[in-house]
Amino acid sequence: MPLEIPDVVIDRLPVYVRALDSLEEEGRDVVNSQELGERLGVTPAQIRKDLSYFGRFGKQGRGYSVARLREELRQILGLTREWPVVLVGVGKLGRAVLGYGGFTPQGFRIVEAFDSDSKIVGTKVNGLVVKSVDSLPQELGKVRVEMAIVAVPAVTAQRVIDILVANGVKAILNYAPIAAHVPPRVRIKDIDPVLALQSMTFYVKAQESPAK
Amino acid sequence: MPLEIPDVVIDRLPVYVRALDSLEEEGRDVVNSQELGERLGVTPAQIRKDLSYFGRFGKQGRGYSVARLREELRQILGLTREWPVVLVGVGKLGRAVLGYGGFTPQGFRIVEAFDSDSKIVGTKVNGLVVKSVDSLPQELGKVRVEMAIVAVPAVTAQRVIDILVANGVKAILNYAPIAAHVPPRVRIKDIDPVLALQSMTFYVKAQESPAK
DNA sequence: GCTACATTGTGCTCGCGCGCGCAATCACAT
DNA sequence: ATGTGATTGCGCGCGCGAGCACAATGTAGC
Repeated sequence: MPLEIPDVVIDRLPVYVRALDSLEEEGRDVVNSQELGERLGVTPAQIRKDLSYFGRFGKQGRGYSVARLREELRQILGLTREWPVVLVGVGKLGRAVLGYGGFTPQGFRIVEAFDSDSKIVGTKVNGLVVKSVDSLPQELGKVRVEMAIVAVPAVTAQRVIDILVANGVKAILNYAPIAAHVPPRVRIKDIDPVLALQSMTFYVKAQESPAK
Repeated sequence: MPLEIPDVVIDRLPVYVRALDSLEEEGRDVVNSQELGERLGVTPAQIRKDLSYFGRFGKQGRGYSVARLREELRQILGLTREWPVVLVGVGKLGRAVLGYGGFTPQGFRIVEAFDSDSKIVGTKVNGLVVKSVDSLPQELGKVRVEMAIVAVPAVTAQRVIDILVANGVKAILNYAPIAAHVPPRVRIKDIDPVLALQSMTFYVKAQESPAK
């Protein structure tokens, strides 16, 4: 890898990929940074800068080949292969995650589901037999799974995450409302709709009480 | 308001509030920036800087009163009142949102649910009678609702968001996988688990194929 | 083949947020 | 009262990411 690439840049790449997906569906062959930027609410310079970290994919005077750039970015992100994922927590939230159809078409397949509740363990949810959290180490020893989704209550989340990390999981999508601690080599992203709402109220409130 | 407050600071405040909630449950009376920082993975200086935008809440040599700081921050964010929210999209995802119990205890009450599917409109979901999207303007005219949750498919999301914005909604929590366009006065936050996974694969992949 | 035009790739600057380091300040012991 | 120790509040510098502006370069027309 040439030089250090900022995290924010990596975060934007999937957004670009998705826009390119749309463009391809629309039958577009080429696109320039200007138009791509307008669609995504990003400056054209930003896009060109981001892409320049990885190579030279455009043609001066023309723009970028939609199909080519899309494939290139998918390669960079590692989206050309399928990623097995384990889910921990099969309560209300976990079931919603299992039922959500958005992961599979993007190459993320939930291959195992775990829960600590003995009433849930052994039952079949969305075609998967739920296994006990206690069997996590063994199961992760069998099949190499590097990504996990955590959908357990806040109190048990850190414990579950520790187990996952200890057993080779390198990336975690965390739905639990906690600030989890993980070693630096492990990536973690939080999904927290309540936090999102709670920060937006500040601005709504500010608009109501005009500049006191 | 004294001087301009960075968005990132506002985003962190709810996280502080949550940590203070925990501390209060644990029966703690005071906490210093050091400990708070360790819990949240944030530097103590960061916390003190953030708080200094709004006032002087700490006592030198002691730290912060848990209850006092919590209340102060909730006041700043506008979390002391209840916020009515409308939900648009009562498909699989929307139902999960309705069923999710995490909003209500934090003061966000979903007061109306809308959908465009005539098979869904009129049915009762989680105690709410689903109304037609066409009736959004009228309904938003009746009760003053400033926050909305969008859980419709990508293709209709921008249209729905335009309607919401045109009818006074000032903050949107968007589950649809699009980069929506809204006027600058409107806040929007995206919840997108797929994007989160897709950016993490980059790092997992990088760890596998060591350097080059 | 040569010219005109469009758009990329990138060196550079600017602004902003993060964290250091210390003076100010408060609690508490004596 | 006075001194000691701890922790805040904040001025300041640093580093990094965002965007500007232009040179480099490919395309298309004639």
